[in-house]
Amino acid sequence: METSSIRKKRDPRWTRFEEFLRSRGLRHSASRGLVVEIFFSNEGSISAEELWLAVKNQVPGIAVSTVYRTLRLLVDSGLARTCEGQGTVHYEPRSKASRDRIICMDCGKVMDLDLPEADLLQERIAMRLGYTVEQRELFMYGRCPACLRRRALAMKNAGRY
Amino acid sequence: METSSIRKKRDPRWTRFEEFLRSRGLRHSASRGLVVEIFFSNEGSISAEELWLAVKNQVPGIAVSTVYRTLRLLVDSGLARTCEGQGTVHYEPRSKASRDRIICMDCGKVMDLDLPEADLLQERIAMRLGYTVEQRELFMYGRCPACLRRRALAMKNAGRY
DNA sequence: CTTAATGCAAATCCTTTGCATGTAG
DNA sequence: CTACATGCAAAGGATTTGCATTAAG
Repeated sequence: METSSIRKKRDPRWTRFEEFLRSRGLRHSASRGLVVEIFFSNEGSISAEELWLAVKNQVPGIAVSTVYRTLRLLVDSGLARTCEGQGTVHYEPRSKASRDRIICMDCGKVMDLDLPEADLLQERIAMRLGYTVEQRELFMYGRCPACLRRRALAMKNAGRY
Repeated sequence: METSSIRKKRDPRWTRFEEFLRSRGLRHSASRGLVVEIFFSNEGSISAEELWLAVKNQVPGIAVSTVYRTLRLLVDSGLARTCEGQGTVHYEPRSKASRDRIICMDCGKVMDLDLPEADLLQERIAMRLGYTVEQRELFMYGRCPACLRRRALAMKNAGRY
Protein backbone atom coordinates (compact mmCIF):
# COMPACT_ATOMS: atom_id res chain seq x y z
CA MET A 1 0.00 0.00 0.00
CA GLU A 2 2.30 2.76 -1.24
CA THR A 3 -0.38 4.66 -3.08
CA SER A 4 -0.46 7.71 -0.85
CA SER A 5 2.15 7.49 1.81
CA ILE A 6 2.64 11.22 1.49
CA ARG A 7 -0.92 12.06 2.42
CA LYS A 8 -0.67 9.63 5.28
CA LYS A 9 2.44 11.21 6.66
CA ARG A 10 0.90 14.67 6.59
CA ASP A 11 -2.17 13.73 8.54
CA PRO A 12 -1.44 13.95 12.27
CA ARG A 13 -4.13 11.37 12.91
CA TRP A 14 -2.12 8.86 11.00
CA THR A 15 0.84 9.39 13.28
CA ARG A 16 -1.41 9.05 16.24
CA PHE A 17 -2.80 5.80 14.92
CA GLU A 18 0.68 4.43 14.37
CA GLU A 19 1.60 5.33 17.90
CA PHE A 20 -1.50 3.59 19.13
CA LEU A 21 -0.53 0.43 17.25
CA ARG A 22 2.98 0.51 18.59
CA SER A 23 1.82 1.09 22.14
CA ARG A 24 -0.20 -2.09 21.92
CA GLY A 25 2.27 -4.17 20.02
CA LEU A 26 -0.05 -4.31 17.02
CA ARG A 27 1.11 -4.42 13.44
CA HIS A 28 0.82 -2.52 10.25
CA SER A 29 -0.80 -4.11 7.25
CA ALA A 30 -1.93 -3.13 3.80
CA SER A 31 -5.64 -3.77 4.42
CA ARG A 32 -5.63 -2.07 7.76
CA GLY A 33 -3.89 0.92 6.25
CA LEU A 34 -6.41 1.16 3.47
CA VAL A 35 -9.37 1.05 5.80
CA VAL A 36 -7.92 3.74 8.03
CA GLU A 37 -6.97 5.91 5.11
CA ILE A 38 -10.41 5.77 3.55
CA PHE A 39 -12.04 6.38 6.89
CA PHE A 40 -9.90 9.47 7.39
CA SER A 41 -10.63 10.73 3.92
CA ASN A 42 -14.33 10.72 4.72
CA GLU A 43 -15.65 13.89 6.29
CA GLY A 44 -18.97 12.87 7.78
CA SER A 45 -20.23 9.71 9.41
CA ILE A 46 -20.18 6.35 7.68
CA SER A 47 -21.47 2.87 8.40
CA ALA A 48 -19.25 -0.19 8.52
CA GLU A 49 -20.76 -1.50 5.35
CA GLU A 50 -20.40 1.75 3.43
CA LEU A 51 -16.77 1.84 4.45
CA TRP A 52 -16.38 -1.76 3.38
CA LEU A 53 -17.80 -1.00 -0.04
CA ALA A 54 -15.46 1.96 -0.45
CA VAL A 55 -12.53 -0.22 0.53
CA LYS A 56 -13.48 -3.08 -1.75
CA ASN A 57 -13.81 -0.57 -4.51
CA GLN A 58 -10.07 0.05 -4.26
CA VAL A 59 -8.92 -3.43 -3.35
CA PRO A 60 -11.44 -6.23 -3.82
CA GLY A 61 -11.16 -9.22 -1.56
CA ILE A 62 -10.98 -7.44 1.75
CA ALA A 63 -13.33 -8.96 4.31
CA VAL A 64 -15.98 -7.12 6.27
CA SER A 65 -14.52 -8.49 9.45
CA THR A 66 -11.31 -6.62 8.72
CA VAL A 67 -13.28 -3.40 8.44
CA TYR A 68 -15.05 -4.05 11.71
CA ARG A 69 -11.83 -4.95 13.44
CA THR A 70 -10.10 -1.83 12.18
CA LEU A 71 -13.03 0.32 13.12
CA ARG A 72 -12.75 -1.01 16.64
CA LEU A 73 -9.11 -0.02 16.74
CA LEU A 74 -10.01 3.45 15.54
CA VAL A 75 -12.57 3.79 18.30
CA ASP A 76 -10.21 2.40 20.92
CA SER A 77 -7.51 4.79 19.85
CA GLY A 78 -9.91 7.69 20.21
CA LEU A 79 -9.71 8.61 16.55
CA ALA A 80 -13.26 7.58 15.77
CA ARG A 81 -16.51 7.55 17.61
CA THR A 82 -19.81 5.84 17.05
CA CYS A 83 -22.90 7.86 16.40
CA GLU A 84 -26.52 7.44 15.45
CA GLY A 85 -27.24 6.20 11.99
CA GLN A 86 -30.70 5.13 11.02
CA GLY A 87 -30.89 1.55 12.17
CA THR A 88 -27.19 0.78 12.05
CA VAL A 89 -24.21 2.16 13.87
CA HIS A 90 -22.24 4.86 12.13
CA TYR A 91 -18.71 5.98 12.75
CA GLU A 92 -17.24 9.44 12.50
CA PRO A 93 -13.86 11.01 13.04
CA ARG A 94 -13.53 12.34 16.53
CA SER A 95 -12.04 15.79 16.65
CA LYS A 96 -9.54 16.48 19.33
CA ALA A 97 -11.26 19.47 20.83
CA SER A 98 -14.34 19.33 22.98
CA ARG A 99 -17.38 20.85 21.46
CA ASP A 100 -19.51 23.41 23.24
CA ARG A 101 -22.10 25.23 21.28
CA ILE A 102 -25.29 27.18 21.58
CA ILE A 103 -27.91 26.80 18.90
CA CYS A 104 -30.78 29.15 18.15
CA MET A 105 -33.99 27.23 17.65
CA ASP A 106 -35.50 30.08 15.65
CA CYS A 107 -32.88 31.00 13.09
CA GLY A 108 -30.71 27.92 13.47
CA LYS A 109 -27.56 29.90 14.11
CA VAL A 110 -24.81 27.82 15.69
CA MET A 111 -22.24 29.52 17.88
CA ASP A 112 -19.13 27.63 18.89
CA LEU A 113 -18.05 28.27 22.43
CA ASP A 114 -15.05 27.61 24.56
CA LEU A 115 -16.10 27.06 28.13
CA PRO A 116 -13.36 26.54 30.69
CA GLU A 117 -16.08 26.49 33.34
CA ALA A 118 -17.43 23.38 31.71
CA ASP A 119 -14.00 21.77 32.02
CA LEU A 120 -14.15 22.29 35.74
CA LEU A 121 -17.66 20.93 36.01
CA GLN A 122 -16.64 17.95 33.92
CA GLU A 123 -13.70 17.21 36.16
CA ARG A 124 -15.84 17.39 39.26
CA ILE A 125 -18.42 15.00 37.87
CA ALA A 126 -15.80 12.55 36.67
CA MET A 127 -14.13 12.56 40.04
CA ARG A 128 -17.41 12.00 41.83
CA LEU A 129 -18.30 9.03 39.63
CA GLY A 130 -14.89 7.46 39.43
CA TYR A 131 -14.69 7.97 35.69
CA THR A 132 -12.02 9.54 33.58
CA VAL A 133 -13.39 11.89 30.95
CA GLU A 134 -11.57 12.69 27.76
CA GLN A 135 -14.08 14.53 25.73
CA ARG A 136 -17.38 16.30 26.01
CA GLU A 137 -20.14 17.83 24.02
CA LEU A 138 -22.26 20.55 25.53
CA PHE A 139 -25.05 21.61 23.23
CA MET A 140 -27.48 24.28 24.36
CA TYR A 141 -30.69 24.96 22.52
CA GLY A 142 -32.47 28.27 22.88
CA ARG A 143 -32.93 31.62 21.21
CA CYS A 144 -30.38 34.20 20.16
CA PRO A 145 -30.66 37.90 21.09
CA ALA A 146 -31.72 38.90 17.57
CA CYS A 147 -34.56 36.43 17.48
CA LEU A 148 -35.61 37.39 21.00
CA ARG A 149 -35.90 41.03 19.91
CA ARG A 150 -37.83 40.08 16.83
CA ARG A 151 -40.22 38.09 18.97
CA ALA A 152 -40.70 40.89 21.46
CA LEU A 153 -41.57 43.26 18.63
CA ALA A 154 -43.97 40.85 17.02
CA MET A 155 -45.72 40.60 20.36
CA LYS A 156 -46.56 44.31 20.49
CA ASN A 157 -47.49 44.83 16.85
CA ALA A 158 -49.73 41.84 16.37
CA GLY A 159 -51.74 42.13 19.54
CA ARG A 160 -53.29 38.71 19.27
CA TYR A 161 -53.92 35.98 16.76
CA MET B 1 -56.01 -2.74 31.62
CA GLU B 2 -57.82 -0.66 34.20
CA THR B 3 -55.00 -0.72 36.68
CA SER B 4 -54.06 2.90 36.42
CA SER B 5 -56.37 4.71 34.12
CA ILE B 6 -56.16 7.69 36.40
CA ARG B 7 -52.45 8.10 36.00
CA LYS B 8 -52.84 7.67 32.29
CA LYS B 9 -55.47 10.36 32.04
CA ARG B 10 -53.30 12.82 33.87
CA ASP B 11 -50.28 12.41 31.63
CA PRO B 12 -50.61 14.67 28.59
CA ARG B 13 -48.41 12.30 26.64
CA TRP B 14 -51.05 9.66 26.97
CA THR B 15 -53.64 11.90 25.37
CA ARG B 16 -51.23 12.66 22.62
CA PHE B 17 -50.60 9.01 22.00
CA GLU B 18 -54.31 8.30 21.83
CA GLU B 19 -54.73 11.07 19.29
CA PHE B 20 -51.92 9.61 17.27
CA LEU B 21 -53.61 6.22 17.24
CA ARG B 22 -56.93 7.69 16.24
CA SER B 23 -55.38 9.76 13.47
CA ARG B 24 -54.03 6.57 11.96
CA GLY B 25 -57.01 4.37 12.55
CA LEU B 26 -55.03 2.21 14.96
CA ARG B 27 -56.51 0.52 17.98
CA HIS B 28 -56.16 0.40 21.68
CA SER B 29 -55.16 -2.79 23.38
CA ALA B 30 -54.18 -3.96 26.81
CA SER B 31 -50.62 -4.97 25.89
CA ARG B 32 -49.99 -1.82 23.92
CA GLY B 33 -51.27 0.24 26.80
CA LEU B 34 -49.04 -1.54 29.25
CA VAL B 35 -45.93 -1.05 27.14
CA VAL B 36 -46.64 2.65 26.68
CA GLU B 37 -47.41 3.15 30.32
CA ILE B 38 -44.25 1.48 31.52
CA PHE B 39 -42.22 3.37 28.95
CA PHE B 40 -43.67 6.64 30.19
CA SER B 41 -43.05 5.74 33.81
CA ASN B 42 -39.36 5.32 33.05
CA GLU B 43 -37.29 8.46 33.42
CA GLY B 44 -34.09 7.67 31.55
CA SER B 45 -33.32 5.69 28.43
CA ILE B 46 -34.18 2.03 28.10
CA SER B 47 -33.53 -0.77 25.63
CA ALA B 48 -36.28 -2.75 23.97
CA GLU B 49 -35.36 -5.82 25.95
CA GLU B 50 -35.25 -4.04 29.29
CA LEU B 51 -38.67 -2.65 28.56
CA TRP B 52 -39.85 -6.10 27.60
CA LEU B 53 -38.64 -7.54 30.88
CA ALA B 54 -40.40 -4.83 32.83
CA VAL B 55 -43.59 -5.48 30.90
CA LYS B 56 -43.42 -9.24 31.32
CA ASN B 57 -42.90 -8.66 34.99
CA GLN B 58 -46.40 -7.21 35.16
CA VAL B 59 -48.11 -9.39 32.59
CA PRO B 60 -46.23 -12.49 31.48
CA GLY B 61 -46.87 -13.75 27.99
CA ILE B 62 -46.35 -10.50 26.13
CA ALA B 63 -44.08 -10.94 23.12
CA VAL B 64 -40.95 -8.96 22.35
CA SER B 65 -42.35 -8.18 18.97
CA THR B 66 -45.19 -6.31 20.61
CA VAL B 67 -42.70 -4.20 22.49
CA TYR B 68 -40.77 -3.43 19.33
CA ARG B 69 -43.95 -2.61 17.46
CA THR B 70 -45.17 -0.30 20.19
CA LEU B 71 -41.79 1.36 20.46
CA ARG B 72 -41.99 2.15 16.79
CA LEU B 73 -45.35 3.78 17.27
CA LEU B 74 -43.93 5.86 20.08
CA VAL B 75 -41.12 7.04 17.87
CA ASP B 76 -43.43 7.71 14.95
CA SER B 77 -45.72 9.73 17.17
CA GLY B 78 -42.80 11.84 18.34
CA LEU B 79 -43.17 10.72 21.93
CA ALA B 80 -39.94 8.76 21.99
CA ARG B 81 -36.57 9.04 20.37
CA THR B 82 -33.74 6.60 19.87
CA CYS B 83 -30.35 7.16 21.38
CA GLU B 84 -27.01 5.43 21.79
CA GLY B 85 -26.83 2.48 24.12
CA GLN B 86 -24.04 -0.07 24.38
CA GLY B 87 -24.38 -2.14 21.25
CA THR B 88 -28.13 -1.97 21.21
CA VAL B 89 -30.54 0.86 20.50
CA HIS B 90 -32.05 2.64 23.48
CA TYR B 91 -35.23 4.66 23.62
CA GLU B 92 -36.06 7.65 25.73
CA PRO B 93 -38.98 10.01 26.16
CA ARG B 94 -38.63 12.86 23.75
CA SER B 95 -40.13 15.47 26.01
CA LYS B 96 -37.33 15.20 28.50
CA ALA B 97 -35.96 18.70 28.84
CA SER B 98 -32.25 18.15 29.21
CA ARG B 99 -29.95 15.25 28.77
CA ASP B 100 -26.76 14.83 30.70
CA ARG B 101 -24.87 11.62 30.36
CA ILE B 102 -21.50 10.03 30.69
CA ILE B 103 -20.52 7.34 28.23
CA CYS B 104 -17.78 4.75 28.63
CA MET B 105 -15.69 4.52 25.49
CA ASP B 106 -14.60 0.99 26.36
CA CYS B 107 -17.77 -0.90 27.24
CA GLY B 108 -20.22 1.62 25.84
CA LYS B 109 -22.14 1.89 29.07
CA VAL B 110 -24.36 4.96 29.15
CA MET B 111 -25.15 6.56 32.47
CA ASP B 112 -27.89 9.13 32.65
CA LEU B 113 -27.14 11.99 34.97
CA ASP B 114 -29.01 14.82 36.50
CA LEU B 115 -26.73 17.78 36.94
CA PRO B 116 -28.15 20.81 38.67
CA GLU B 117 -24.68 22.32 38.47
CA ALA B 118 -25.03 22.22 34.71
CA ASP B 119 -28.26 24.16 35.01
CA LEU B 120 -26.41 26.93 36.78
CA LEU B 121 -23.61 26.93 34.27
CA GLN B 122 -26.14 26.99 31.48
CA GLU B 123 -27.91 29.97 33.00
CA ARG B 124 -24.68 31.88 33.38
CA ILE B 125 -23.65 31.29 29.80
CA ALA B 126 -27.06 32.22 28.49
CA MET B 127 -27.06 35.44 30.48
CA ARG B 128 -23.61 36.37 29.31
CA LEU B 129 -24.50 35.84 25.66
CA GLY B 130 -27.96 37.34 25.79
CA TYR B 131 -29.59 34.05 24.86
CA THR B 132 -32.40 32.17 26.47
CA VAL B 133 -31.76 28.45 26.75
CA GLU B 134 -34.51 25.89 26.93
CA GLN B 135 -32.74 22.63 26.48
CA ARG B 136 -29.30 21.18 26.69
CA GLU B 137 -27.29 18.06 26.01
CA LEU B 138 -24.14 17.43 27.96
CA PHE B 139 -22.38 14.28 26.83
CA MET B 140 -19.15 13.25 28.44
CA TYR B 141 -16.97 10.53 26.94
CA GLY B 142 -14.49 8.64 29.03
CA ARG B 143 -14.00 5.40 30.89
CA CYS B 144 -16.00 3.86 33.68
CA PRO B 145 -14.44 2.60 36.91
CA ALA B 146 -14.84 -1.06 35.89
CA CYS B 147 -13.06 -0.58 32.58
CA LEU B 148 -10.35 1.47 34.22
CA ARG B 149 -9.65 -1.43 36.55
CA ARG B 150 -9.72 -3.92 33.70
CA ARG B 151 -7.27 -1.77 31.77
CA ALA B 152 -4.88 -1.50 34.66
CA LEU B 153 -4.87 -5.28 34.90
CA ALA B 154 -4.52 -5.83 31.17
CA MET B 155 -1.44 -3.65 31.23
CA LYS B 156 0.56 -6.53 32.63
CA ASN B 157 -0.72 -9.24 30.30
CA ALA B 158 0.12 -7.92 26.85
CA GLY B 159 -3.02 -6.98 24.94
CA ARG B 160 -4.67 -8.70 22.06
CA TYR B 161 -8.26 -9.41 21.37
C1' DC C 1 -68.30 -8.20 10.87
C1' DT C 2 -64.03 -6.05 9.44
C1' DT C 3 -59.52 -5.29 10.16
C1' DA C 4 -55.91 -4.32 13.37
C1' DA C 5 -53.05 -6.49 17.18
C1' DT C 6 -50.76 -10.37 19.17
C1' DG C 7 -47.76 -14.40 20.08
C1' DC C 8 -44.79 -17.46 18.19
C1' DA C 9 -41.24 -18.86 15.40
C1' DA C 10 -38.74 -18.29 11.41
C1' DA C 11 -36.32 -14.99 8.86
C1' DT C 12 -33.29 -10.91 8.53
C1' DC C 13 -30.14 -7.91 9.28
C1' DC C 14 -25.68 -6.34 11.61
C1' DT C 15 -21.59 -7.61 14.02
C1' DT C 16 -18.41 -10.79 16.17
C1' DT C 17 -15.65 -15.03 16.38
C1' DG C 18 -13.13 -19.50 15.51
C1' DC C 19 -9.86 -21.31 12.72
C1' DA C 20 -6.47 -22.38 9.26
C1' DT C 21 -3.27 -19.74 6.80
C1' DG C 22 -0.64 -15.72 5.33
C1' DT C 23 2.75 -12.22 6.81
C1' DA C 24 4.95 -8.18 9.42
C1' DG C 25 8.67 -7.36 12.37
C1' DC D 1 10.66 -17.65 13.82
C1' DT D 2 6.80 -15.76 16.60
C1' DA D 3 2.78 -13.77 17.20
C1' DC D 4 -0.50 -10.85 14.99
C1' DA D 5 -3.70 -10.03 10.85
C1' DT D 6 -6.75 -11.78 7.46
C1' DG D 7 -10.48 -14.12 4.87
C1' DC D 8 -14.08 -17.11 5.21
C1' DA D 9 -17.82 -19.07 7.12
C1' DA D 10 -20.31 -20.02 11.02
C1' DA D 11 -22.05 -18.10 15.21
C1' DG D 12 -24.46 -14.57 17.85
C1' DG D 13 -27.66 -10.93 18.83
C1' DA D 14 -30.96 -7.72 17.97
C1' DT D 15 -34.95 -6.52 15.33
C1' DT D 16 -38.44 -7.60 11.94
C1' DT D 17 -41.82 -10.28 9.64
C1' DG D 18 -45.20 -14.05 8.12
C1' DC D 19 -49.04 -16.33 9.67
C1' DA D 20 -52.83 -18.22 12.13
C1' DT D 21 -55.59 -16.58 15.79
C1' DT D 22 -57.67 -13.23 18.96
C1' DA D 23 -60.04 -9.12 19.88
C1' DA D 24 -61.22 -3.95 19.24
C1' DG D 25 -64.51 -0.85 17.37
